[in-house]
Amino acid sequence: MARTAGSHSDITGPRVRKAALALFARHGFAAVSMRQIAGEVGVQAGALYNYTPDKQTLLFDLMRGHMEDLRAARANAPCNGTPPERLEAFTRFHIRFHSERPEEVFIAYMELRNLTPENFAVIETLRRQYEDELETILSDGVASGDFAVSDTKIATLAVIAMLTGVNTWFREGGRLSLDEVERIYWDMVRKTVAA
Amino acid sequence: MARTAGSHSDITGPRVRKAALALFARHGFAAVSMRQIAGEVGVQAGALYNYTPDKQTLLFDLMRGHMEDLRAARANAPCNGTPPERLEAFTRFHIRFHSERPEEVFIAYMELRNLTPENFAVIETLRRQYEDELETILSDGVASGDFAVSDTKIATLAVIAMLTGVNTWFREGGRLSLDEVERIYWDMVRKTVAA
DNA sequence: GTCTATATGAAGATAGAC
DNA sequence: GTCTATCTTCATATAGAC
Repeated sequence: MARTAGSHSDITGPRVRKAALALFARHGFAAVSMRQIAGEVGVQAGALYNYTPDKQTLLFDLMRGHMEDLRAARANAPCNGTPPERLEAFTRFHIRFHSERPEEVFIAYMELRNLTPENFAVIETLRRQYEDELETILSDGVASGDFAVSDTKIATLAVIAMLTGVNTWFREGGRLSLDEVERIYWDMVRKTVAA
Repeated sequence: MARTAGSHSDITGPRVRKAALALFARHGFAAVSMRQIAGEVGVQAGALYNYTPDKQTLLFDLMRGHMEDLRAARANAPCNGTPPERLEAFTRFHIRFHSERPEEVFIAYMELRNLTPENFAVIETLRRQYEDELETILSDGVASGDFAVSDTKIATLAVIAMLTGVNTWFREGGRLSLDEVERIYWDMVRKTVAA
């Protein structure tokens, strides 16, 4: 049955964020209007401002939430094995986490330039922290003699670029299962940094 | 000395495209107005329509020009050696060509969703043709026993993602020269597909 | 919390003078 | 070819009624 006015705040907020996520991912932040988001949610544009102070904050909250989810997920899956074991865990984690959130990942990469400088700095710090986790693995592996890379920073960026590229083509229910994709990429990553 | 009205069509056209290229790369197609482009060129907004029928065509022409430059450059640098030789040539070509055109590359990746469906289809075809060149090299190398990859299509996308990632950090005059970058990436690509 | 209505500004594109 | 001026539409954001 219909609810009275004033009783929807707990569900409208998440719906606003979900609609914004989908629309930003499909059309781009700058190309999406608050009216479009409102239309998707089923309210008038003015009502959105009960849930976000402005459009910029809506974008920033989506991106920050994604980056914090990433860090939280990594923290919940620690791996203390050898460098090759840690690299395999990182590779599989990256592919799985990112393939499960294509819209968030797309926005996190494409909309950086639409953040204010202050908001950009926050996201950039979180992104850098994640990269540093991989670079540490590679450095440790070079020190232990398991890996051979001429430049750990570049190898870090190269591996992340390769892995994130999965999102440009992977679709659930397609030719390959996620398990197969993980195995194929782990095979390539392993060889890329092999001693 | 000042030229009379009517004598600038040969230089204003390229300047419009150059200004649009820089602004689209920096702020994104949807976030840039025709007035901004006109301001950069030093004319009024209405004058732009002597050089493009509309904003969409301006974007499309920039992207198509870039993709056709890519194909032309590849056609001018044929390599008929062994698969490893051809892969090294492709790797070095890709890094060099893309690093020389950071704005065009950025737009070609970021603004695909702002193309009309018809224009998108044209760009996508050109992009696919370039990818197919790499896939052919990898397939030939697998057939000859030089390479070992479990899936040539995925290996193609993985290598291109890795190589295009160079543009996210490489800056001329930085820590590494382009020659060093080419060498480091060729080393990683070589190992990625090694038998 | 959501609505209608609106303030204020800027967008893409065109018309006609020069 | 470029200008000024404008048409028409749409944008973000706010105010106040319910």
